[in-house]
Amino acid sequence: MAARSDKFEKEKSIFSDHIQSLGLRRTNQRDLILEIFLSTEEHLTIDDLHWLVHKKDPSVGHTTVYRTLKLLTEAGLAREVRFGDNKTYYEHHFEHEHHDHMICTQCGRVIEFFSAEIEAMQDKVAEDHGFVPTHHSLRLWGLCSDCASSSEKQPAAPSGAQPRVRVVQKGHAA
Amino acid sequence: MAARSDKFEKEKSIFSDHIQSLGLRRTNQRDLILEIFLSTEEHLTIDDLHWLVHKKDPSVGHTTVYRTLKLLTEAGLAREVRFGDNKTYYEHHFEHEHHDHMICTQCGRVIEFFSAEIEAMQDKVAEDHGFVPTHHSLRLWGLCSDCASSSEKQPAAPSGAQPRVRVVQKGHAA
DNA sequence: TTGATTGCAAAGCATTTGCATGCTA
DNA sequence: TAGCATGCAAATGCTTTGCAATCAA
Repeated sequence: MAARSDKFEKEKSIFSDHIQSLGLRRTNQRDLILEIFLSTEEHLTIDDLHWLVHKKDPSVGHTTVYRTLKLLTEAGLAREVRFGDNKTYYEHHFEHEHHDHMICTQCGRVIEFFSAEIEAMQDKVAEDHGFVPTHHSLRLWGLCSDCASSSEKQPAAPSGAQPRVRVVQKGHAA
Repeated sequence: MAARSDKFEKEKSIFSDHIQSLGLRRTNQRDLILEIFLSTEEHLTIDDLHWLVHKKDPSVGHTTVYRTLKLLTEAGLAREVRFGDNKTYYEHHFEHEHHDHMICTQCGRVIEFFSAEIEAMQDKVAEDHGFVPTHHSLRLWGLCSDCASSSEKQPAAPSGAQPRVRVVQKGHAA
């Protein structure tokens, strides 16, 4: 717990520094949003986060959550990701290893993964084209192990579960 | 030229078949949109395509272009891709090898590439997680060779050129 | 003739912006 | 006190939908 608190404090001070270096101001709303963002481990949408913040302080508006998440992203504490359902998700970025995502199109589960080999290959391919990469995004869609094994038994998708991410299959877009 | 025409005919008949198999109907609008889509080689947005179609027949509406592109995608002739500027692009899909994209964040150039090694590693990583992939998306952002070499000489980006894709840097999202 | 197709206008969504009021520093 | 921050409402931008008129089969 101590380690976790330490990290929280570190992230909070990074946010403070970022705010101050831009000549901006600390506010209760920003502190609350950061606090709640840090206390989750999910991939959250603006709506998810607004809902959580709203429970603690109903006066906080949607707009402030949008604006604060932008600040957190700038400060390097959050990262925006998209899984193909036209929603922007936010995940922790500070001291999180870079990773990519597998998205289950049946149950919506998101699996983070990292492959040094793939990263190295990407750099090589880029270099072959004289391309200087700054960042990238790799996403795999398909069935997670649970959904893959259950669909072996019952080909028709169970209609009960509400997937977190419902990817409407349109080409390979996202 | 003959080869190209052959391919056109093949694609047109695939579209016809798709239309008919769904009990739908061929129309002048659909034929025109397909014709124009096939005669381009760019990554086109709906607006680009609507513009081109509109020049030939000003009566064709935006909505029909949207609906027809969906049909083309279903039929396997088009593929939707996103490069990070919140626009949906369409590219040819029929008899085009699967490929991924590098996007120059300065001039907007999009470079298609394919790496069998990366594909194989993706499958391996997925398998390691018991994940059964159906499709994927890999995008690299950065500077193309031209922009990389010119920015060596002049660090400040030349303000003249209008990039096709202006990626607003927000985390690694798209 | 039947029912799919079209284009317009309106509706949806997620996100951003204008602006008067409220608050940090 | 100055001017950044907030929250609401309104505006955006892209995409979809409702619907009456039109057209393919």
